[in-house]
Amino acid sequence: MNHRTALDPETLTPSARRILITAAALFYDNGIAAVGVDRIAADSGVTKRTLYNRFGSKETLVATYLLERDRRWRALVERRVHRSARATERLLAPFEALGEWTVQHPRGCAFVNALAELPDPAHPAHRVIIEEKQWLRALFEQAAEEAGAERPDLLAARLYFVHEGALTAQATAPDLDAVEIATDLAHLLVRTAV
Amino acid sequence: MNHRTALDPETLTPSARRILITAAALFYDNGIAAVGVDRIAADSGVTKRTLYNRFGSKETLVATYLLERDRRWRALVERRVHRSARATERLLAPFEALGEWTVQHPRGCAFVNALAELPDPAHPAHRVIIEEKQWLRALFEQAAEEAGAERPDLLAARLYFVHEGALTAQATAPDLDAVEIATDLAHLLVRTAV
DNA sequence: ACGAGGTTTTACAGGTCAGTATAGGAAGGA
DNA sequence: TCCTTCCTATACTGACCTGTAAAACCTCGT
Repeated sequence: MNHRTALDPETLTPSARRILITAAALFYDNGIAAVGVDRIAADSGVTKRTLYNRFGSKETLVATYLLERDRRWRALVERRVHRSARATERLLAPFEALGEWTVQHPRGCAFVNALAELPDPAHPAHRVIIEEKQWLRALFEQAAEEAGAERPDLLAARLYFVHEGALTAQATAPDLDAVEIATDLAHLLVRTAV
Repeated sequence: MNHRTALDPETLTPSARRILITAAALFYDNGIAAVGVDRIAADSGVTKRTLYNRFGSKETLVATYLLERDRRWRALVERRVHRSARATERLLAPFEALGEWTVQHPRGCAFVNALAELPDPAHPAHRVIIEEKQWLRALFEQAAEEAGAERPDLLAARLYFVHEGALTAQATAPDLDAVEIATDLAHLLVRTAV
């Protein structure tokens, strides 16, 4: 029952769902290595046996936690993307979504934070993290093309940096209104590039 | 001998210096919680007793590791700042320094990574991290004022985001030439704002 | 009625964690 | 000579770590 990849967060038993919700909060708030499986099981109101029956290993639980975060974030952004008629609006969708997102996630990017603790590329969470970042960059780049930017890859990279910087700044510079400043800057960059 | 703050990295005994160098590499490469004091002592060629005689606790060793990183980074940036006659050059100094820095530090920002593992504000490393970020923002803001920007605080925040984003992207998007793109973008922002 | 899947309970293995105890060796200045 | 500082060596504590063992209970679909 030792999994090498993340589980599908959609098809979990009720207990597994509770475990995942509990683990997500604990991992994000305290760091991954700092949280033991005993604590996760206890806080979920579940025995450790159940945790291992459902997830097989802590590695898999971590990967599933990040995959779940990824799904939620993508859904939030894509809802706004599909609502936007103009490509320039789609370029700004991740920044608009950031406003909702950071309210519940003030400790910076869960993926960046996790990567800091998981240097091993063989860890099943690794690919989840890398793919999340690739997805965001690809979204920027496609919208940049559709908006008619001269250098879509360059505009995408710029927006990506601003986005990541604002997300990180939530944790390191809480006195800034990072989302507002970043969104405003994104507008400027889009205007300049198209 | 239990310290509540970081030690001064300048005034260490030879063994303590070796410990700090070893610990810095291990912490940055593997994460802080993942590295035990036994390993640090063994890799430094030192007994655990010596480690505790010099640093008093792992907390203090971690804080001293980050303070040392902070000193080196500030020295690198300030050398370029003092070499720059124009304020617009000083605004770009951190981006120029990034080129040298990231060669040896490809896993993103050591302070952001550490903060991901250290949520407790009472941890002695916490203030080191926050002050490093405040210092960078203050440097941007002062140079922005001297350059005659209309909104120095806004320009500083923008450059800060781009800087943090590029540093993070080293770890999450290694295919990008993050330093070049960020430096180029910084030039653009400075031109736009002054 | 029966079986299967999900879960509970208690206990344990084997290892690693941060930190301490105790005792002594080596060098250098007063 | 004596004292202090730095360091070595070995062993230990008590807690916590991930993961497993074995047996039984509950619920639900068929």
